[in-house]
Amino acid sequence: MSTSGKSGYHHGDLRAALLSTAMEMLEGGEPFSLRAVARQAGVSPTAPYRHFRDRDALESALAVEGFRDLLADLGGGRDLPASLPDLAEFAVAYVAFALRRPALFRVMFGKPCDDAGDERVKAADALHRLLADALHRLFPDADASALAVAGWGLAHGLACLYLDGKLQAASGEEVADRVRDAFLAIASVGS
Amino acid sequence: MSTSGKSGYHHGDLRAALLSTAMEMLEGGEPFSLRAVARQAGVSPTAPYRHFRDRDALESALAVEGFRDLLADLGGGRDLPASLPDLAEFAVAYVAFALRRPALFRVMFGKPCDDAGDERVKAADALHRLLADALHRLFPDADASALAVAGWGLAHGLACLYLDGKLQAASGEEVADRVRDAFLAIASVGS
DNA sequence: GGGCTAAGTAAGCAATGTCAACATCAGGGA
DNA sequence: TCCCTGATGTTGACATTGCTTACTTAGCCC
Repeated sequence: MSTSGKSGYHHGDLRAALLSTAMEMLEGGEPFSLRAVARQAGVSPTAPYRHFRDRDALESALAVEGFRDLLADLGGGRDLPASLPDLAEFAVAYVAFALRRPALFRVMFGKPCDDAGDERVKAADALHRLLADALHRLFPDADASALAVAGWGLAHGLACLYLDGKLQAASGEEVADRVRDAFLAIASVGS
Repeated sequence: MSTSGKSGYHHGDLRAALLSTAMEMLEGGEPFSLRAVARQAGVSPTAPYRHFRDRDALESALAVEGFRDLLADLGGGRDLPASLPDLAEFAVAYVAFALRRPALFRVMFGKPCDDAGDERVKAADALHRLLADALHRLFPDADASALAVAGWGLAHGLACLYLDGKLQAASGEEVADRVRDAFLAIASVGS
């Protein structure tokens, strides 16, 4: 009863509890604050500071979870993409993630993220690597790095534009279609 | 002395003054707040509320200025792109804008922007149209809309990734090179 | 049992967005 | 000329937030 008990003065595993309630609030659309998270967790307003240096540290931890989930979404269920349409599905999944968990996506990106040894950077690098591998396997003679950057950029840009309402679509289906179209359109420009 | 006088109780043209000092602070890297802007403009903390419904309205006005400038950057100096490399320069200019005025770029994007009749949306549409026109002229038989979405998405995604430090480069030159490479790489995938 | 220390609390500060009530001024109709 | 009205600014206040400093509690090891 040392790590999971939650009675009395000591909470048991406040850090995990804070992370999960913060994530819930984020997904629930509530504009979360450190204090609100603490309140929700039934703990004093300053308790989180024992586990996170500041608000940014909490967000960073959430972002890391987010990157793990996104990576799982992209790499987990499916095989490595073996064709251009497969790659398009990559982009579709990326955008779908952003639209399904908008607040998390904003926490993952949308911040300077200047910490040199930031875990977020490592997580993002993992994403980059996954993509570059897939692309290198698909187009061995092309510049895999440039392609990976392009693919990531395209998926990310579409995700942001749809998320911010700069591009609009009626349904998730339509978004997926448009993303597919865009991906295939640009990839067939070289005639 | 009705619109530019700034002595006494009435300011003359507070709205414009607020916008310009807010823009200066934004470009100066200061994390601006409504109160700080008012302070800088030498006016009481709540004076801005006579001209902007809330903080978001001020940001929205700044964003509109930003879109105008970005559009000028993209369309103003240069001819409509007549080749693929020209298009790549479009993307380069887009990313350069984002890196040159990061805070403004974040204000322009990076927010839900759910207001239906929002001027920001119209400004963004103008951008979309410019791009679609250019692409339609370049590739008359392709799906111009899908291409425009793809091009915008690619440029925007790269801008965001560089801005957030998810992609890194030593200099502006290097960023430009990478953007060009990415653009040309993805456009030549169809072998 | 007696400390040592990690984990949590209490109290407080400066800042922010926002609201309600009040002050000031400019311009038009009497 | 005078006063009234509406736009523009100001004062004062409230709730909330991030964060710091100092204090308290309780589990663990000897």
